[in-house]
Amino acid sequence: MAKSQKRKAESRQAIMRSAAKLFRENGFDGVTVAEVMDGAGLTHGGFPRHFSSKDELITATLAELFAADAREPSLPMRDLHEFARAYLRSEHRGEPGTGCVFAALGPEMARAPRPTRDILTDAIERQIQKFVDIAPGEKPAERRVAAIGTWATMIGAMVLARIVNSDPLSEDILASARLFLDMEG
Amino acid sequence: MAKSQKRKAESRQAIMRSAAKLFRENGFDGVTVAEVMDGAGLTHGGFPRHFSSKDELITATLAELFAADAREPSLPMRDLHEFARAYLRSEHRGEPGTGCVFAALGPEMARAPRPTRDILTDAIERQIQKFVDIAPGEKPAERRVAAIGTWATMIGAMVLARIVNSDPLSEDILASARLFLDMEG
DNA sequence: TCACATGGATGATGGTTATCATCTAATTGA
DNA sequence: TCAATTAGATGATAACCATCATCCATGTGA
Repeated sequence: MAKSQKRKAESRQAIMRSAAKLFRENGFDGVTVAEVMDGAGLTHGGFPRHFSSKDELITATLAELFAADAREPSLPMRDLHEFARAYLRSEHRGEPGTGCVFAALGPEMARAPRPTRDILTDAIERQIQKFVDIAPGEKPAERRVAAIGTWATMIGAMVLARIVNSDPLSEDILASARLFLDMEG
Repeated sequence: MAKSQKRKAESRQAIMRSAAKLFRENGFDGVTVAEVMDGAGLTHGGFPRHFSSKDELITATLAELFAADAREPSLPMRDLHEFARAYLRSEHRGEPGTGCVFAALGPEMARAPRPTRDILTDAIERQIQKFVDIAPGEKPAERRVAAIGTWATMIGAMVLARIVNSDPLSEDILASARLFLDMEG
């Protein structure tokens, strides 16, 4: 019962990996269960063996994404402004499937059912804490304001930069957000 | 042919009004054409007389929202920081159906088809210009950075505040964003 | 080796929804 | 007043999709 359990766990991971990418690219409603399974190299029928519903897949996928990022952050966590500069690069804009969950799915997550929102609430508080740790400023309150404000700026700028159909304007939005944050020092 | 045309135009407006509210509350995919029509006091079958498809309804509704806001802004446009404070109030957080389109639908709009994105691109550039006009700073470049950076902060903070399931944390996010922007002066 | 358990495949099914066809009643132009 | 037009209602229809039932093939435990 070792080999088959390992196989199942691997499939589960593959499904969540596929889901994480597709949901960020196309939204929760823009992706079918069959597409997620296909992306994991499986067919749709195996789905119920791993998740009882699409909602449960969403919740599990988000939880796994946050856990993975806690294990090893995808962007440098040494200095808040350094992080922001890395976040606000145009490569990130062009790759929602591997980028920030909040910029890719924010409003949709705000409408998610209770269990999902619980996980998100926890993840957001944790992320704020991590940003507080690397934020500039003396007093803790100051650092928290910087952490939240800077994070909000990053997310909002990425959202706007992705909506826009014009490359120069999109670049301008990202560059302006970087400058805006640098002014704070 | 006067009375009936007027009636039709009123119906069209009612449909877009209903759509504007429902889409912001539930997302484009979270609302059916029948629900929009019901919200306008009509039945689903009359829909094709006004719009050839749901996508066209989305595009027209967004265009109308931006036009209405250009006619009379829903928040004071005298000073950028005053605007931000008004935007970042918790009433706004609790009423997505009448609030900022970008905070309610941002990532979904980033995935919209070409015609919709064209309208959005134009609307975003115009909005930036309006913010530039009321932004602090001497040089135009400076003002543009402040306009874009401040707007991004507003949107990102509203998105985060709406995801979170905890009222104190949600309030903290909005309050921190207000303080963050005030620091810029 | 063999009966059993199970992950995954194939193939329904029931519900939802955008769109269209048809009908009805009111308005319009003569 | 009357025929024509049309907004809006009722009622299909066809596509899509989440979920489930069933089958198969592999791995497991004895």
